[in-house]
Parts: sequence; structure tokens; C-alpha cells
Amino acid sequence: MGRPPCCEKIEVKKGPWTPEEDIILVSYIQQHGPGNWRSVPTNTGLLRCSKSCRLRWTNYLRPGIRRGNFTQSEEKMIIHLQALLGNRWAAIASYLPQRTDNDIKNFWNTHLKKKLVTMKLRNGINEDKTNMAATDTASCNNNNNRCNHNKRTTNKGQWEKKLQTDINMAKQALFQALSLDQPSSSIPLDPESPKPHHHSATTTYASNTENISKLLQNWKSSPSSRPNTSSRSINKSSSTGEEGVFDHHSLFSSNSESGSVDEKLNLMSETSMFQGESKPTIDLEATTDSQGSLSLIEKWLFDDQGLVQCEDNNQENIIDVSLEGKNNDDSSPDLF
DNA sequence: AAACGGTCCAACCGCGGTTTA
DNA sequence: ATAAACCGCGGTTGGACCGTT
Repeated sequence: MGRPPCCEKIEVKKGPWTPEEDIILVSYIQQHGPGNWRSVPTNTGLLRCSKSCRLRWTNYLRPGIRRGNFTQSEEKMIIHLQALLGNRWAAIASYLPQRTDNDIKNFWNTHLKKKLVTMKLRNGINEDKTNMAATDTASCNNNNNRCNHNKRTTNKGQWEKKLQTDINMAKQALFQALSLDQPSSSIPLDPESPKPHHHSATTTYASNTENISKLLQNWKSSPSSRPNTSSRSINKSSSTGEEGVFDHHSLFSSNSESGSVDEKLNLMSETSMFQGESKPTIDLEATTDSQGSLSLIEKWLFDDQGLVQCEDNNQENIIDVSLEGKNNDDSSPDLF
């Protein structure tokens, strides 16, 4: 019974990929398109398991990936999406098509989590000075029933209002981040742009994408490079939605000199947000129609923009929402 | 200059859902 | 119907790099 193994489970290589392996993998995918990963090791002779090949492709070799240097708007977006979706990195990544779920996850774990905690602490201290009780109640309200340290009875209407306000603020801020119309949202697409991160200077191969991206420069001109649309990985919404990525790559290819960054980004936004392939893999997805219309989450995020106006872009407020959402997400953000 | 600790991230691991023989 | 492989996801880790002492 069951499937036969795709290949003999001979010794599989682990650890960092070499340039040679990358080239083999890239050229194979150039010919056959991504997907059908089980056949990759056998057909290429790579001593890697299919999983490793897929990971290498989706997290590193795939065209259109931007690495490091998260912009303010991206940061905001991640914060809000994390608050809304929890640690569903793949779903979050689908809204940031240039970023991999792994990258976002790492960024969250190494930067944003700490940042939010410190800001929350700072915020908490300030609030304590002014109105400790109010803070307590508010944070408790957002945590809904999970607040067990405070037995004070809270007015249900009050916390519902607060919750609704917070949700709407998050929606508003997310919309702003997604619309990318803020001056600060201009993303330095130029790979030569300043990269304060120390790893930019690293000599380790794994951090050097230039050599691989050169290999991929002519990617979009190769008709055979189109992914197999009959593959189930295409039909099924995927965090790494390969098909969408190629479009993004064409937008950001080194040949694409025309058009402003913002134009490109808006295009990116449109293609990623409204292509069926790039929808987040959330449960309610099954409830969306098949016409390519907005998923419920997107409707939820973007509808009723006028309902609650975010008074300003006060980051403290935003972070407040996020952190409180974070407190909830251990038990999954069951907003849906 | 060396030791140490912190940071970062690529890659691995394990799990759950899906597919297929 | 069943079992095993496949696939994708989130959590975790190992090692390289960096800053401080």
C-alpha cells in the first residue's frame, strides 16, 4: 500500500548550499519550473532531499526576493499582520511578496518582538505614571477573556468598543502601509543602497545573492521557465506562490528600468493582493468565491475604511494593538 | 589580540494536511 | 479504505559575524 519512495533514501547532504548546487538547482528549475520537488534530487543528481531543495528555492534562489533592510512600512505591515493573523508567517508573507516567510519570521523574532516589548514597557511605564488603572483595563479588554489577573468587572460595551477601535486602527494602519503612499515607504530597491546590516559584508556564500541573481537575469525571457500551472502547488494557495513571484520578478528585474519605485510597488501590491495564488492560506479562504474576488480577510481588512479614522500614525498606538494581539495569538488569533 | 557574549539568518526538524498508489 | 510519500508551515538551532571588554 501507499506510494513507493521516489528515490532511494541514500545519504543526503545537509548544511549550507554551495554555488555549484545552487546553479544546478536554478538551471533545473529554469527548465522545468518549480514544483514536483520529489523529482528534483533524482533528476539533478543533487544529494539533497526534496524538502531542502524546495526550501533553498523558496527562501533564497527564487527571483524577486528582497533581503534585509526592512522598510518602515514593511515593518508596520508585519506588525499589524502579525497582530491580526498571529504567527502565520506564510500568510503574512503573501502580503509582502518580496519577502519570504522565513525572512519575516526571522525579522520578527530578532527585531520586532524585542522592539515591541521595549516600546510596550516604555509605554506601560508612562501609562503607569498617568493612569495605571486605565492601562490595565484596556490591555485586559483586548485580551478578552484571557485576562485573569484582573478580576475587576469591565463593562462589556466598553471593551468591545475599545477592541473594535483597535481593530479598526490596525486595519487603517495596515491599509496605509499597503497603499505605500507615505514618503517613508519608498523602498530602496537598489541593491547598492546602504545596508547597515553587518551581514551585508559577509563573505559567506549563503549571504551573497548577486551571483545567483545574475543567473536569473534572463529568467523571464525563457518561456520554459514558466511554472507548471497544472501543478497542485499552483492551484493551491501557497505562501511562496511561485507563479505570482515570477510576475513580481519581472517587475523588479534588472532590466526593468522604467517606472518609479512607487509605481512598481503599487503594481506589486495589486498583483500580490488580488491574485488568487497569493491569498493567505487561512481557513476562511475556502469561503471565497472562485472569481478572484477579495477574500474575506481582505474584505475585512479593506472594507469600512471610513468607519474609524486613525487620528494619526501614532506608532505607540499601533504597537499597543499589535502587542495585545500578540498576547492572544498563543491560542491562535481566532478572529475568523 | 584574545575571549566572551550577543545578534543574525540559513537551514533543519517535526508536525499536520493532502495526495496518490 | 488504507498507508505511505509528498508538501507546506512554524519552531528551533548551529555557526558565522560583530561589538565590547
